[in-house]
Amino acid sequence: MKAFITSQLDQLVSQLKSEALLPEDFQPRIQIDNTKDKAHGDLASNLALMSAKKAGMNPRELAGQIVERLEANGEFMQQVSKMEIAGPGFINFFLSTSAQTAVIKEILEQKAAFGTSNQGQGEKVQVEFVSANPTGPLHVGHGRGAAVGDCLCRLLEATGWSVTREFYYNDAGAQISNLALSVQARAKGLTPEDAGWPEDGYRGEYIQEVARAYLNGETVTADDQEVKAAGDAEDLEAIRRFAVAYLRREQDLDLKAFGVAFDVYFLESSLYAEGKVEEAVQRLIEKGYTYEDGGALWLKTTEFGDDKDRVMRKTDGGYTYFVPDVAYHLNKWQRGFGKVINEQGADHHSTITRVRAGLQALEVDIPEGWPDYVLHQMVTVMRSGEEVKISKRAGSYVTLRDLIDEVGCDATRYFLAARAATSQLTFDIDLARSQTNDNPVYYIQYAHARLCSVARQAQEKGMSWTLATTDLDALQSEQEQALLNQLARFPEVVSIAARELEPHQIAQYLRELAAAMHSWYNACQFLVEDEKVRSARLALAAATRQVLASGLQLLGVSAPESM
RNA sequence: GCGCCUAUAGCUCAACCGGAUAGAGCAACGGCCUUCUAAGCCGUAGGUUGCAGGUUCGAGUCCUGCUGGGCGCGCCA
Repeated sequence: MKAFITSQLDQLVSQLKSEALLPEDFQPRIQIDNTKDKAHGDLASNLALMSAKKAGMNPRELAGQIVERLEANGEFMQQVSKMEIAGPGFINFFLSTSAQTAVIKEILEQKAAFGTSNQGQGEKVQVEFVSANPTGPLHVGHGRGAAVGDCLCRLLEATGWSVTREFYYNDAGAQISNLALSVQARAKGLTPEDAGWPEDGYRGEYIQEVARAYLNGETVTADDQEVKAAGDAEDLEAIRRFAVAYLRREQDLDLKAFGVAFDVYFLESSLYAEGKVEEAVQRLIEKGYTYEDGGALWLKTTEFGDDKDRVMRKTDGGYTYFVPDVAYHLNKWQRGFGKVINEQGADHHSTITRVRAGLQALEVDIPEGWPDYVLHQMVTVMRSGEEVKISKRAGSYVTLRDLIDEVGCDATRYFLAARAATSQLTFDIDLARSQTNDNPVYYIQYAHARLCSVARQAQEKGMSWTLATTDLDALQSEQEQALLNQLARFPEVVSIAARELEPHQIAQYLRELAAAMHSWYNACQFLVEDEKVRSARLALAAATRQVLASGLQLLGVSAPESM
């Protein structure tokens, strides 16, 4: 409906130009807003406000001219029951009942496809997220990355993109050596309190579990690789391979429990093994963006907006972490991803400038702002009004598994995705666990379950209906109109959330939709004697249930049929 | 010192690329279950959108400067 009014106003602007009321070269951005206040109608436009100056008349006067012309438009007036000029010059549109209820037909015909679009035109987009190193269990910050990243993917899929979910991990660097040493120490019976414990070794209890499994000769499978433990506490290389596989498997199990699956696991070590790091370095040298100083090789990142140049190759001959990162992103580009989104914790934001600088310095025609980044801020976990900082297994942090086990997958996903990624997040375990009206997850799911229950009972009582024979004009109550307006918003909300890369908008919308549904449920009886009213309400109920289910699907939260 | 994020009701957060009287939930208070799930609904109260300027017909939103909080600023990742 918004699109229809927009196109009509667009035509009208042309008409006003031909009447010389507006200058030929004026291109207003036609804006139709949902109203906040019902007294302002269903939709409103600021066209007159934006054009008044160009037209040389005051906004209300111009609005009058616009309304006059629209009223002469028969097709238009079938959809709009009345218009009002309000405030400084807004034009408020009151939709006809048939225009409002048209959305029900759309939803019931399109089903799960309602709200989807082809904005992405089937183009490839790669989303890299989580990308935790295999040195321990996933923590709550990774959980936020997983929830936000996966919802982003779902949004992009819903808007016509061809999405690849990718997980990149460092399986070779200094941290991994440290991991191997820690497991070895545990295998030899040392504890973090002992004198021989490695400096900066990983102290969590899980290290001991890895060591035990290694000594027992267990076999683990992760990322399609099968690793059998050698059981020899002296074989550090065998320990390293086993520990990485063991922890990768554990992370995969956590992600699976969280409903997140990846298409590609990319190993940092493969970039070295295939000479990709060396290739990138050579290219950077050839292009003249490097120099040697103090025994190290430097990249002139300052030529691309960095505040100082960065070391690429250390005096010990090893590369710093962002070099393989540049090689990795070159690889993404070469795989044909015109759009790449990296979802990561804001504590790593300093890498952005470096990676982009390295990519520009390669001079392979990568656009300047590529790739995109979505950064999420820190998560604080609260219980009983106090911050929770440790878990038994990991020691120094709260694990994702702790949250899933304690509050469930649905609530964890919702809470981690429902806030803008740019804001710090307080995860209140007590609230997420509560099965009361405090908890927005249950509030939304309950709305869905209630509608399912109504549909079941209608069927049991033989109250059948078909869309074709239902007169939707029977939906006249205030609550029904409000709900219809909410339903009509869904495609736009999905579109904006995908464009802005903001999954939390879906969570917000669902809450509002559920509120409109609960108000309606309390105000109106569905299974009434009057068949005309009953069928219309059952149709609206079916449409609402569909949109609630579609929205929850975008968040990766289940839509239960009963609670 | 520099960079990024942030500051909105007592608390947790929204506010659709600048729009009308800044909205929800929780907490507080008052109502609604012989009727489809009360995990619900209705109502009351709660605000100088951190501060000071600027741009605009119009600013929580954009710009400048301050102040407070978080995160970064390594030949760690």
